[in-house]
Amino acid sequence: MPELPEVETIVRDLAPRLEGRTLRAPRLFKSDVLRRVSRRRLLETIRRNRIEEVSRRAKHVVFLFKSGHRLVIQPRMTGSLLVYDRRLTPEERRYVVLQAGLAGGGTFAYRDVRRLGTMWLLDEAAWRAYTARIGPEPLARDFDAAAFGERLTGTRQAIKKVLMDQRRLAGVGNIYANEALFRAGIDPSRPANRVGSEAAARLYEAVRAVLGEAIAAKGTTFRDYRTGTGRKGGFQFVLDVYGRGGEPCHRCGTILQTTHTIDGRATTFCWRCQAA
DNA sequence: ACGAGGTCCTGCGAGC
DNA sequence: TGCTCGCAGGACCTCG
Repeated sequence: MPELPEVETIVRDLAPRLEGRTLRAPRLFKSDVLRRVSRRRLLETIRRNRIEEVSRRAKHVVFLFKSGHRLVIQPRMTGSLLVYDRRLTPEERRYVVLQAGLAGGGTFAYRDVRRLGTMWLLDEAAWRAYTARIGPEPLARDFDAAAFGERLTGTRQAIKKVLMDQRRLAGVGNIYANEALFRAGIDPSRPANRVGSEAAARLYEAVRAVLGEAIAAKGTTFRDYRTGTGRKGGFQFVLDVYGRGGEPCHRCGTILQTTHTIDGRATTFCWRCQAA
């Protein structure tokens, strides 16, 4: 499930392979992923339109075209964006949503088994409105612990839900929210406004550290996630809590618990290390 | 402003 | 073996 580190990995693979190049004969196989754009306008806009830049915003991949339009793809659960230097195999062609040849050789494909992913085509003004609705990037240099505390502790919602709220903070999803809360030793269900400034500072550091380490490991592959070149990530091997319910805590040996009481999502934690 | 719950989508594993 | 059912979950929506 691509969160910030996975999308960052995808973008780092895609950017050198796509920037300065042109999509040839793009084909859209499923149109239910489109948001506020018709299939026809999408294809007409991106065809023979040079890709100037591939970047990441939160969990979204952003393709900036020479025309000034941006194609924004949110892979959500099962989406993958890939560049191949060969033809796709029949197995790889399954679940392809958008595919295009590259001028000069190669193929770009967006695959998405469940198609919970979305695609937007935005002009400059629409992009500004789009990005303004999303919270700050947690790894940005100018995003400090004070800004983090200010944005995240002003509500009595559970701190885990707040961490994952894209309007408050960009890019953190279920995996890294669980991991960061474990590292910071904070009960995921604790109301955000009852997380003290010391704990909030620990959480800020934990979020940045876990995201940075996950990027270095090229993301977490549980099932579907692949890098931009089709490889699996490596962070699944070092997770402390996510997916480890019923197993012993890496720090104290207590059996980790999983609940679904926070926003209906799987939350795994150590009641001893993350005591209220 | 907040919480709860529905919706989208398909594969997979459990249970009968 | 073959069926149904519930779950996975991020973002968005409505309702109370």
